[in-house]
Amino acid sequence: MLDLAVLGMLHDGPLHGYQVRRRLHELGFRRVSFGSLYPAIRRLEGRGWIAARRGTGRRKEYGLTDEGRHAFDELLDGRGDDDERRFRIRLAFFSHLDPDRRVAVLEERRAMLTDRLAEVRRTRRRGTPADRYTAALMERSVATTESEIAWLDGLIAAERAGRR
Amino acid sequence: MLDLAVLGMLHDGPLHGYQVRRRLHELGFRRVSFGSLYPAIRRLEGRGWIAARRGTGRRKEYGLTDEGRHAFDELLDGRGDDDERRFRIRLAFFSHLDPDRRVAVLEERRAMLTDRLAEVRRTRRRGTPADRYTAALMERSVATTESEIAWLDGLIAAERAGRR
DNA sequence: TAAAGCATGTAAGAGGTTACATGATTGG
DNA sequence: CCAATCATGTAACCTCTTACATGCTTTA
Repeated sequence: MLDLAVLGMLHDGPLHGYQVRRRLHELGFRRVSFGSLYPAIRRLEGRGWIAARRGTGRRKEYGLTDEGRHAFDELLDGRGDDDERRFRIRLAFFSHLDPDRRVAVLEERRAMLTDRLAEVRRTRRRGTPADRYTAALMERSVATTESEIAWLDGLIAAERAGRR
Repeated sequence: MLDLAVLGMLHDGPLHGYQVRRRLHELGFRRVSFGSLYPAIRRLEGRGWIAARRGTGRRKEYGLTDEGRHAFDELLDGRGDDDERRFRIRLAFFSHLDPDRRVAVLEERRAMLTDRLAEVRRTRRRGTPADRYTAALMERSVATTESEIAWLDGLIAAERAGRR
């Protein structure tokens, strides 16, 4: 969902649509197209979470309303969001989240990944013979998951160290 | 898209829907739900790519039609599919693809990743100050991309070695 | 002056998500 | 016998994709 991403982008000051997209791209969310961005902006505006005023030229600058700020906090804090995309968006705006919740979110994610690892290993032991390519796929899946866990451990440690 | 995944699963013999989902899960496509799978099956059936016959009990066994086999080949071969999900699905059925095309697909993917890397690095040099978390995100993005490139190099080498 | 990038938008359609609904079979 | 898992499906909703449409501004 773009909602959190757009709200987050506007959190530190108004931007126009094109700028929002550029920043998202720079942050690594490359697949955000205008065909999804502008309708998303319209949506958020409809809910009263953002408000437009005229910018220079044909630009429209959007800023967060108080309701939008509230919605942002809720979305950022929301529990049990699994998928990678969502997690990355949340992490991008982590500085706006309460430090205790940061650790909790990271640990939730970590737990999810260890569960996944355990499941993949169980599946492998049960032994689908698997051709060369599916084997490569599964090995890579294990490797990337392990690597993400290690990365999370680093972030969690930094978080704990920073909090002292 | 589930289409390729489902066709691929049926390529080596008929299965019923529930089995298709289980195998996809085992392969690491965990997010395939019945709410997307069954409509996908219906879709493929509507196009005449798969056909059902009664299996034991309430099961319906689906098999590829000749048209389905043809569609599968086309989808598997299809060029310029970028995203990770699609690529992983294709790789899962790589053994059904012509060896020359396999190398080509891997190299396309590799080129895409090196482009992405170059772009991320250009962006970083242009220097958005970036807070701690966005920095972590971008570093991780670079690291995973590099790691995928290395992995692809391994696959490409194996492919070339195998072809001799 | 032509191309590239800036800037905003709409429309159609595909596809996915979640929740709901049902019922059989198997194992502890 | 009860819970879990097998098994298939529908409906409402939401969101994204792709393609189209327009026109300004900067730069080579």
